[in-house]
Amino acid sequence: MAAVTHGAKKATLAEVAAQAGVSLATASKALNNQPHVSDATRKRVHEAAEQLSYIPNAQARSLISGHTNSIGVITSDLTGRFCTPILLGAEDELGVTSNTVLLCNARGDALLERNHLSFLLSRNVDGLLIVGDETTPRPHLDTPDHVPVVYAYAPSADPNDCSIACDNVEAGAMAVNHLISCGKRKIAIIGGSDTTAGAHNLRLGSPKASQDRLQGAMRALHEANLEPAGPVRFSQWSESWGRAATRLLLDQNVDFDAVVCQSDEIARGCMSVLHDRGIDIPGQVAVIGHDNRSLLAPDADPPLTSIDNCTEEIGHVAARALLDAINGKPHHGTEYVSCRLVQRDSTLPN
Amino acid sequence: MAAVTHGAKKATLAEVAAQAGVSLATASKALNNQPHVSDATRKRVHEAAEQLSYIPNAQARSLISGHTNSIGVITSDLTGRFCTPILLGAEDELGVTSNTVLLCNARGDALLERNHLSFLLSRNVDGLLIVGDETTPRPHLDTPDHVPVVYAYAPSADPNDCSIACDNVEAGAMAVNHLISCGKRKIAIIGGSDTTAGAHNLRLGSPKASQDRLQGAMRALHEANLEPAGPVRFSQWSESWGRAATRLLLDQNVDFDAVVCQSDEIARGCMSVLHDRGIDIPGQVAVIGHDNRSLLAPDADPPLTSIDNCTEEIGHVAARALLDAINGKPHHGTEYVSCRLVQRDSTLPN
DNA sequence: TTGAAAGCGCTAACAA
DNA sequence: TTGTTAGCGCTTTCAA
Repeated sequence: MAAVTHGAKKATLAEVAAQAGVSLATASKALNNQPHVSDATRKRVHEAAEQLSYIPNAQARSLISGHTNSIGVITSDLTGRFCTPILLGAEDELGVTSNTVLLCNARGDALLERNHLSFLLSRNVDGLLIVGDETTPRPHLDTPDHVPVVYAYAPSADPNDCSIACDNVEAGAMAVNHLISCGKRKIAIIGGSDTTAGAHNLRLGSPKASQDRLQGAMRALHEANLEPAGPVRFSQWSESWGRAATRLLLDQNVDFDAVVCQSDEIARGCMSVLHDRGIDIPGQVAVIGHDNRSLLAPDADPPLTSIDNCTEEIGHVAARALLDAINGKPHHGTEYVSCRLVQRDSTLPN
Repeated sequence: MAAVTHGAKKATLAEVAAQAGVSLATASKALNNQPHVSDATRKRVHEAAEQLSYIPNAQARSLISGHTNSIGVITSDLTGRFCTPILLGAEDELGVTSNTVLLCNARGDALLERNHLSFLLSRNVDGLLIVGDETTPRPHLDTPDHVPVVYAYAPSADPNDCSIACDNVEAGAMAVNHLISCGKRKIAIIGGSDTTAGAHNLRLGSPKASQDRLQGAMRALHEANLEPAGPVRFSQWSESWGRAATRLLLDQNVDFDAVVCQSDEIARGCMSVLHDRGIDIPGQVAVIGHDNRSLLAPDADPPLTSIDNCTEEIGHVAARALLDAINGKPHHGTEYVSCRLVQRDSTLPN
């Protein structure tokens, strides 16, 4: 509250004690609001601390307590696309218990990852959050038993680990069900990446996500006794693929009144081609995307309905799971966080 | 290298020393590769450490050394748009000296910012990186003299502080000069936000950026004895504003053969309207954007030329400046990092 | 209610 | 070359 003028160097507890005319032990108790200190003394110590802009030394404290009130985050997400919201959610959750976050970027390099790990362990983090950038399970990370680990977004391949992931199968089903509820029956699907090799880079994204979303979409279609309109094609997550795939549908005279695009990029490409051909959205063809990317969906023309994977919520849940584990109640297995439909004008009911 | 099986709990140096049959001091020297230790002993100690999966305790070390090899980052960037690349660049730079990054999100709240500050100070960070989310100068942060601070992206209002920012004036000039070099002479400008009140939120962005980019653009135009085609209007950084502004230009019969859009969002909106009206890009009208956002520029139709503000480079430079300050060579004042033209098909020369 | 002393894990003088 | 000792800043018995 008070406008603290920061002095030249840090004051120690010993200096505060001296200034207040008490012993080290008493000063410690007074500042930590422990009992068995007279009100007068407590007041004097607090004043002395204020005067000297005393800041307790966290290193010394955790040397004694054995914990650091901090967690380590290792991410392989260069773009920050998943990492940022997850971190935001995690910080939200951890903030309550005064936790800090130590960030390390492994850039997808396993060796670098191990280096970062040692680094964080030497700093005695109370827990570890491993944030991946795709939904394909990643290898288990070998860590000491006494530090809990939670995997976020990219789950661990080891079912005994605790992982928090998004539910792309549900997302796929949700997209289709929404279109059906809008009165559409002839639903085309434009897939994302389908590279089965490991050669998927950032722009291509994860084939697992496209398969999961497809699976959910097919399930929902079948439950409604429907089949997708036209063939489902995969290539990339990009706008240009969205344009190309839409042209294919149109030029091959596929009869469709809605399109599920497996990403917002694809959806934008799709919309621009429909626009070119004078097809009304959503009247003639409704379009729905995935990921609800703020740069692409809300301000499209018309605004694009999209399925939000709730990455921030993943951060919340993961942080809560980590806190639980730190407090002796570890979770096991993969927990899926539900996605959310964000309806906009590209899928208005007929 | 070796496949370490992490044991139940952490081994201490004392245990390593015992296992190797040497004293604490010798074990310390051996592991820290200090001289005055026989090769045989050194070997034995290293083996013992390996066996026990010994991980040195950073707290204990920094209690002695006085520094932590870690820097604190306070950001107000919720989206991670600037924060992520800056962090990436900074980590690149710091990695060499084995630095960690402690991340705190202040969400633009001054009180929260002070809390985070105390937190980081109690952790004895060696330096502080303050990452803002707009180019408008931010208030100086009152910190102890002994911990160096560098402001990134949003510079400090105090000229004595060290700030690393992007050069939006240069960016504006660069856009115009590029269009001129493409043979365009009738250049329209669509501005971003111009809210003079403090009411600019995330989507609106900073009016300072739009003014700076305008200033640079006007300078470049004047140097070529040109005036902007039509009026320069400001409203938002959004696609819909790009569409609206372009329609205005067209409907008011402004004669233009190029458009500088102060953001890629605006540029995309502009392009879609030009497209609708059957105007060829770049043949009839060239379009250039700002920010080079990977989601918007490279895969547009045609791919959008844009000015990249090089945020990752800002992170590099900021980290270097911080390292310098930590090593006793503080920088002062605001250093501007140059932006970069990324040419794509939306501005091919005639 | 207060204070003296031990010790968290480690490094760095200094002594042997 | 090796070991002993003091102490980094703090908390925590335990005794006064």
